Parts: sequence; structure tokens; C-alpha cells
Amino acid sequence: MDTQLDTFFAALSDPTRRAVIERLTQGPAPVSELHAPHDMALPSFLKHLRRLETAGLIRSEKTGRVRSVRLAPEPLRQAEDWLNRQRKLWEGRTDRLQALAEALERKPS
Amino acid sequence: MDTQLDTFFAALSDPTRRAVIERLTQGPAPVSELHAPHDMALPSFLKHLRRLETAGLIRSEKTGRVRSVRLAPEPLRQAEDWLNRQRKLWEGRTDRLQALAEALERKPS
DNA sequence: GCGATACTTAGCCAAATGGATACCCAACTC
DNA sequence: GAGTTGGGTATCCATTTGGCTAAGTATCGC
Repeated sequence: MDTQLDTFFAALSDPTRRAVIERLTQGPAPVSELHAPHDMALPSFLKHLRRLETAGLIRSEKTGRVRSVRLAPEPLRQAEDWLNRQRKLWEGRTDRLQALAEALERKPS
Repeated sequence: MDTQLDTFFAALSDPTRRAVIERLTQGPAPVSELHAPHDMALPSFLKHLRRLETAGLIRSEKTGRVRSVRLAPEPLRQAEDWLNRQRKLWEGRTDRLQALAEALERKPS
């Protein structure tokens, strides 16, 4: 059904890819710089970048032989929204349960 | 590195599993009830439940022949925290960039 | 206690994932 | 214009994933 969130969460389920995201919060960077800290062959690393890009989390642009990569504007918020909604529903429910429990305790029938 | 977030996001990357989470925000349910809306053989569905449980998102307890499943207390917030942190870092940066751009515009050297 | 109910385990299979190597191509550098 | 640098492509490989069927176990209801 919801391919958006699918590829989104899948993209974030890998430590290499999350590290790339974290790095990019500090600003755009070329591929080689993003690759440097990761002990991995470049083609393997490029796969991760492509997965992030098809998930819509990053964008990139090539100038000369250098490809510059940056975070995409909106999409982190989408996943966050989903999580937030679920958590609120769940917390609302437990709150009501606590209220019920307390009510029963005050007035044990 | 961070196996916590790995299994966490991976668990949320599947629509069946997200649907289970959504259902569980309304309260605990037995396996058969969770399974009902999904057009899938029970053993396949149980794999999803096991993945959610090893990711720490749900807990379950068997009474008689029925296994009751409920949301785990804390963990939705963890993923949310990570996303929130990244988003804030990124937004902070773009804010500073905007401020810089505006400053340059006001006082073009 | 016998059948139905509610899982559970054991295997099988195709496709996707995450890594590798080997080789290619374009664009700066001198 | 020859070499180096920064990516990119093509394969290959082992493992994981997400589905299945078949068969098992342990209540529960009568």
C-alpha cells in the first residue's frame, strides 16, 4: 500500500545510511567525502546513496566530475509524523486506562 | 553499530507490520484478530509479529491457547527522537543559511 | 475423549539486500 | 596528451526477507 513510508523506513534501517543522513545535516558534501569514513568499497557505498535518493531523503547534482549530495527538504518530517501519531494514540489510550483504574480504585463497587 | 534503530526502522518498513502497530494503538488483541484483515497465511503473518517483537515494538503473552499482543511501552519514541534530532539539525542549518543570505542582501559588499 | 480452535514449527522458494571485484569513462592537472 | 582523480557500471555472491504448504501441539467445548 504505502510505498512512501516503506522505502522511507527501509532507507533508515541501515547504520551506514543513517550516518550519511547525520553527516548531511551539517551541510552538503561530495560523494567521496561522504564515503571516506565508511570502511566499504565505493560501489557498495554508492548503492546506499542510490537507495537514499530513491527514498527521497537526499538529492544530488553533478558538476564536473564531482557529485554534490544534500538532504531533501520535507521528508524526514513524514516518518516523524507517522510515529508521532501512533505514539499519541497509544498514550491517549493508556491515559484513559489509568483514569479508569484510578476511578475504580476510588469507588470499588 | 546501532542494532536498536536498525531492527526498529526495519520493522516499520513493512505495511503489514505498520498496520499491526496502528491496530494495537487501540488496545491489545489476540493473534487471530490481528491476522484477520490481512490476506495472508497465518504462518507468514506470525513472522511479522515475531519481527515486531524482536524489534521490541510489541510484547505478547499466552493464556490458554490464545496469545494476546500489545504495544511495548517506550520504543516508538526512540525512533521519533532520532528523526526529530536530525530534522532539527537540518532546519537549524537552513535557518542559519537564510539568515546569512538575508544579511548579505541587506548589506551587499 | 473427540473434534474444533488457536497457534507453532519445519521446510521450500523467489526476490531483494549488502557486500565484493573488475573494468569503464569523463574531466582536471601538469 | 598522459596520468590521476572522482564516479559509475556490470557481475557475482551469501544472506535475509516475505510468502507458501504441510504437519504438529495444546487448549477448550461438549
